[in-house]
Amino acid sequence: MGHHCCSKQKVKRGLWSPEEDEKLLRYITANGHSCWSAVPKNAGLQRCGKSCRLRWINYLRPDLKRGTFSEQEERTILDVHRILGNRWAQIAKHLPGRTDNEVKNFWNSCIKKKLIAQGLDPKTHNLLPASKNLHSHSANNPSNNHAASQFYSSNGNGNDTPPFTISSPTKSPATVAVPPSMLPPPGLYDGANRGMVMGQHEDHAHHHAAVPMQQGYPYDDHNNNNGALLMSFRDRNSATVHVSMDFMNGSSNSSSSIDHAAGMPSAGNDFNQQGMGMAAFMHETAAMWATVIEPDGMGGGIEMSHQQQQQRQGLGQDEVVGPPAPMMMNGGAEAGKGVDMMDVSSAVYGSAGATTAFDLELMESCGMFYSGAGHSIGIDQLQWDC
DNA sequence: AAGCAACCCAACCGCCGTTTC
DNA sequence: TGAAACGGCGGTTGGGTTGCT
Repeated sequence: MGHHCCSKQKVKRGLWSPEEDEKLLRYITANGHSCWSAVPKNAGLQRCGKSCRLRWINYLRPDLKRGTFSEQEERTILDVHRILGNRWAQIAKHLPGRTDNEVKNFWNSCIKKKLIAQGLDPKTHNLLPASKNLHSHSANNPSNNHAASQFYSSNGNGNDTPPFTISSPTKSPATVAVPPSMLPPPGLYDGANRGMVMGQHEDHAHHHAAVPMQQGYPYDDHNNNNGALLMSFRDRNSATVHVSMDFMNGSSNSSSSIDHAAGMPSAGNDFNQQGMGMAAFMHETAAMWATVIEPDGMGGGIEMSHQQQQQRQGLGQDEVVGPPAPMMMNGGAEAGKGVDMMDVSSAVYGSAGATTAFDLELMESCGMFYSGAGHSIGIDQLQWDC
């Protein structure tokens, strides 16, 4: 049974012949494709419009990049997939010249197998149960999750430290290490949905729906601190907190001398640079963010703090940053139930079962994904052999 | 050389959201 | 306002290719 648009006409199926390609290419080049359903008729093809569209998008489009995926592209796919899952169209948007179909095929034929070979679940990027025992870590890194440990970097002293932490000042055990690539941009809070609305593009039509915070959300503290969430950036090579934000109050602080006009992170590999880039972005958007937070929205929203704030609050560095806690990329486990990992995507973005919805383009523009700089957290630890 | 299995990837299928009438 | 048309997406299929026995 074909698509309804095909059922009304006799259409050819299967592989496209060079002649058909020629016809379609010539027609689209000359006339464009304002209406796909009219394309086959006008181009003299015995195909349905949908088939023509697919052929054009996946094969004939002149800006397509053919050939094998580069290592950088692989890393980008992995990074974005780790956050979005099988949203191939979204992933493909980060790979110029690649189609969603191509990315999907590449994932299924190559990357997926690599992850499995690494003992990682390709869906969640977590360790597969059978592999967990093989990946236990030292006392310096309490994570027994290899995927999670990807985000710990050695500071050269044998101490692995998370490049970024989020913690609740009222629930110190719920400290989470979050890699920069996992961070949401400072977004807007939707008080009604008790979730985070990502993205501040001028194109508001592309705002994705807020992801509701689920009950049990570890930072959704209804009783204390309005569920405030401390977020601290620190250099991987020192314990210095470089960046801090207080979105509730629309303020932010940074210990760096970053030129805010520059805004985005440089192409360097150092988290410091990335962090500073984010700091600049947050700096510029924090006020806007704060202005839309409802008094009781999401328990008050996210608060990002820094050392001075911690000290003012009587919190020590360790209480806020704390020892690196294990992290789970996706798994759906509720916090506080004896699970040793925490689902970052759900904790930061909302329900574990919900699709993580946020504006990837914005994230990219913020430098959230910096695989373009030739470096990507965690992926370096995988062995890429194909 | 033949048979088989595994793999790759182009294309299809079915669903969903949006637009048009 | 509802139905149809359309565009887009993710999942799946099946034919061609490659590698192994």
